[in-house]
Amino acid sequence: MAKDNYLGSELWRIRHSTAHVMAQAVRDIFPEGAAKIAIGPPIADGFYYDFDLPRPLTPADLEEIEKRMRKVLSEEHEFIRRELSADEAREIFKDQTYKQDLIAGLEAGGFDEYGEPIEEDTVISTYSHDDFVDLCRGPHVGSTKDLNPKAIKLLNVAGAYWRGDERNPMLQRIYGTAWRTEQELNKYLHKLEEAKKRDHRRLGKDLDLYSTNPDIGSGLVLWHPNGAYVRYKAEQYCMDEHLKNGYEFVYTPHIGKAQLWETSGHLTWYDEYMYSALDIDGDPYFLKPMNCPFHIMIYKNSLRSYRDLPLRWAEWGTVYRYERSGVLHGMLRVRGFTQDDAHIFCSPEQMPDEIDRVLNFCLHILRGFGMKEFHAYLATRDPDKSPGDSERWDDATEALRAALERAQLPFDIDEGGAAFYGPKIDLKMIDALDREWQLSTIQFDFNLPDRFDLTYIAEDGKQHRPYMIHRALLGSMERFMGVLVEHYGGAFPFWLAPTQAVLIPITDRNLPYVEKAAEQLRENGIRVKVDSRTDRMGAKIRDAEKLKIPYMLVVGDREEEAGTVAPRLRTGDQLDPISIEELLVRMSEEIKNHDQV
RNA sequence: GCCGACGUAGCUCAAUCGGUAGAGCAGUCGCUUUGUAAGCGACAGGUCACGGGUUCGAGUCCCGUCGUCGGCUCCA
Repeated sequence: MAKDNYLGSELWRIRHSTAHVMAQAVRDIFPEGAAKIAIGPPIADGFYYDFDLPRPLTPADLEEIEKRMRKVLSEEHEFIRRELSADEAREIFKDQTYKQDLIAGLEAGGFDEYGEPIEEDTVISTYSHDDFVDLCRGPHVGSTKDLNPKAIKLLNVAGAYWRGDERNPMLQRIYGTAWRTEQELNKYLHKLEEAKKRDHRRLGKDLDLYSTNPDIGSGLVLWHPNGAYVRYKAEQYCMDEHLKNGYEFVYTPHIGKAQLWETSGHLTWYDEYMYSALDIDGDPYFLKPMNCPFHIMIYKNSLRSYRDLPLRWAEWGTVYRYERSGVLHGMLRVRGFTQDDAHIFCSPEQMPDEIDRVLNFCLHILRGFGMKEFHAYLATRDPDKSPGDSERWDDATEALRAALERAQLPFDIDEGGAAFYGPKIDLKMIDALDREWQLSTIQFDFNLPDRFDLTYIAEDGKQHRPYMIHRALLGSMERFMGVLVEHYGGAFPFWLAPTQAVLIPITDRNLPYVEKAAEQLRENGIRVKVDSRTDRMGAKIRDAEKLKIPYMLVVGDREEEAGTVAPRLRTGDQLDPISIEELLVRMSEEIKNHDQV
């Protein structure tokens, strides 16, 4: 559902009202005044409400809360709106410290009843039902009769800081969902179950793609042969495309002296993500959190002419960043990862063309993986976290905006989300649970060329300052792999599949023929396995289906006599028996076209 | 990092009140020679995450560490 249509819609109001009923129930299971209520908005697919409570909530509490909610919903209570003065509101919520805070924001203006900044004028209002009153702008359903007791469910309890700020108290947040009908609720719960099956952490185990190990450390990924194969094919494709697109490759070390990171500004602006120094002969060295300073040093290695520009240097560069333990997530957020990084050095005049070129190249690469749906952001400056004069920031931001518009790519503004050295365009993909993960990034940089005093000799024979673009298209191989697994639900297209075909002999006497067929496929570059176990064919098919292998090639006496194999696709479709030669033609077409099935 | 939950065989899970750690799948071996999603049987597989404590006795209770999960930013 489009966001604009959701706000204030029937489902939105159902969830908003259900949140109020939940807050009422939570209040009632604690002694008078012990439960402090904070905020409880509707969200996509449900709602939450934050509470400050004298003790942690248990699963039994959730059941009790749900029970009390159903009781309220079995009665009829109107939702009644009332507008009131700040003083009246303060009196009604006199024991509710968080509401007092919100009332102050409403009274001063510029904040809504959730403490979020808004532009429109605020009117202080409450909604009440039964004996429960909440500071609220609405809208709500008419009465509790409009809420279906069979279509609500509380999902989980989580911690959340008051106003999202970690300096504030930690509240307890209850997430719930609410729908019109029991069927809708069940459909949604079923969708959550299905999403779990697509989770890359689940599939990473099932398909033996990767693991992590506590003895190695959190957020450090071990790529198993299957995962490594997919990565290899993905990298091979991307690298070839890079060469075609005018890039050159470089390789650089994993560590560099402190002075380098001082010059680059990383130790000033990025140190919270950097690991502590290594001591080498008394000099401090740091693991690289980014590749840029190294590429810059290659640039500085010679005198550069305008005739050399643009220089497009790419490196599959492995970086290490300290991420807080609680944010690590499978392959999607890790501490060591390999970016498909590149830096483009160009003249100011070349900049707009280069941005266009990168953006188009990026879309081309992503399409090669069947990715067409993503969310584009233009990330702007956070003045507290970035040096440089604001005029150049504005110019650079406008240059990126113009490129997005030329590419006719819809985008949102990510206010203050820029890198410390310049604004950027980010493309984010959606995971199995509808969470967004940033893959591609195209970053404008006028900062590092200054810091490192980069120059080129222009036509006028004088030294000029080049511009720099940082960009990663897949983002990192780790995160890309995670998103890719979820994108395909583990069923990689033929060109990427770690095992492309499994040969299934029906009886042992078919084994020599099968081995020969396998050899022929292998010689033609197909990744094939032979299932020579003494199990029945049905069992072998079942196992191959679980591994999502694109082709199962069944061989019995009939095929052997005819000199064919009987292909079964993982979709369950069976093809007519076909010779290896014909099969190879079909397969090479699929590889060439990156067929997505 | 913070709040909460969790950690038992390669995987998915069980073990009542604190009383000898169990199953299915996977694996190995044997039998079966099989026609499109699980043949039959046997065997093997464990420092109950790790460290400490309480107890006659700890997978179970307590403390710490490590790790994982949900959330904390987005999800309007």
